[in-house]
Amino acid sequence: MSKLQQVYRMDNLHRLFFKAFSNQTRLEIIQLLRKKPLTVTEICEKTGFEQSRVSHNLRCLEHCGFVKVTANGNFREYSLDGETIIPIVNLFEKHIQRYKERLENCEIIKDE
Amino acid sequence: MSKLQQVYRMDNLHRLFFKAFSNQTRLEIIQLLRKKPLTVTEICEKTGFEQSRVSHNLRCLEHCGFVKVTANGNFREYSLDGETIIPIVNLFEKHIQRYKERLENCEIIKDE
DNA sequence: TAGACATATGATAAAGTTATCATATAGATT
DNA sequence: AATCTATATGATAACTTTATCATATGTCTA
Repeated sequence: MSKLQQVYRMDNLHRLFFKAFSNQTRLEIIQLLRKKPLTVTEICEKTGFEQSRVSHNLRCLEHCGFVKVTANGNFREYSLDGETIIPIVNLFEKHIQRYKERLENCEIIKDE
Repeated sequence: MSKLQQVYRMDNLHRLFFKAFSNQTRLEIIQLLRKKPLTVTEICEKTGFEQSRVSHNLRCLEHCGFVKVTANGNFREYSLDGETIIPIVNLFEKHIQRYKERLENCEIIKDE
C-alpha cells in the first residue's frame, strides 16, 4: 500500500468514525448509555424516538464498536464500550465550551 | 434553562463538533496542517481539490475554531489550533485501529 | 490605476443521509 | 400452536450536505 493510499485510508476511517458521532439520534443514545445500559424500549421511552429509528442507529453504533449488546430473554440490553468510547466522549468539553457560539453559527455545518 | 434543554443543547454542540470532522475534504486539510501551516494555494496543490472547495471548508474550520489564519500579503496562511485540536486528533487511533474493518462496512454510515 | 494573482462567497444541482413505514423475526406466555 | 411483546430490517421519500460554477473582493506590482 502506497503512502498516499495509506493516508487516504486513514482519513477515511477518521471520517467514518466522526460520522458515527455526528448525528443527533446516535449522540442522544450515547449520552443516555453513559449513565447506564438500556434496552431498546427504554431508549425509545427516554428519547421519544420511534423504535425503528432507535434500532437502526443502535445497529450502526454496535457495528462500529461504540456499544455492546447482551441478549436477555425478549430484551436486548445495550451498553457503551467502556474501553474506547467513554474516554473519548469525556474529552471534547474544552473545545466545545470554548467555541460553542461559533459551532452554533457555522454556515457549512448547519443547525437545522 | 431546564435540564432537558441543557442536555439537548449539549448534544447538539457535540453533533456540530463531530460534523466538522466527518467530511473528507476537511479531514485531509486537518491532516496536512498537522505537519505545517499552509496557504490556500498550497492546500489545493497538495490535495488536488478545487480552490473554492478548499476555501469554503477552511471557512468552516476557522469558524468552528479548528484552524487559525494569518494574513501575509496576498496570501493567507492557515494553521491548526494547537491547544484543542491537535490533542484531539492524536486521540482516536486506538478505537479506529481496533474497529477499522467495521467502520468500513457499516450500512448506516457508508463509504461511498 | 490597470492588471495579475490569491482568496472568498452566493447559488444551486448532485450526492449523501435520515426518519419513517411496512413488515419480518424471535423469544415468551397462554 | 397461537398470540403477544421486543427488536430488526428493507425500501424509499424527505431532508441535509457537498462540490462546483460564476463571480466578487482584496492585495500586490508595474
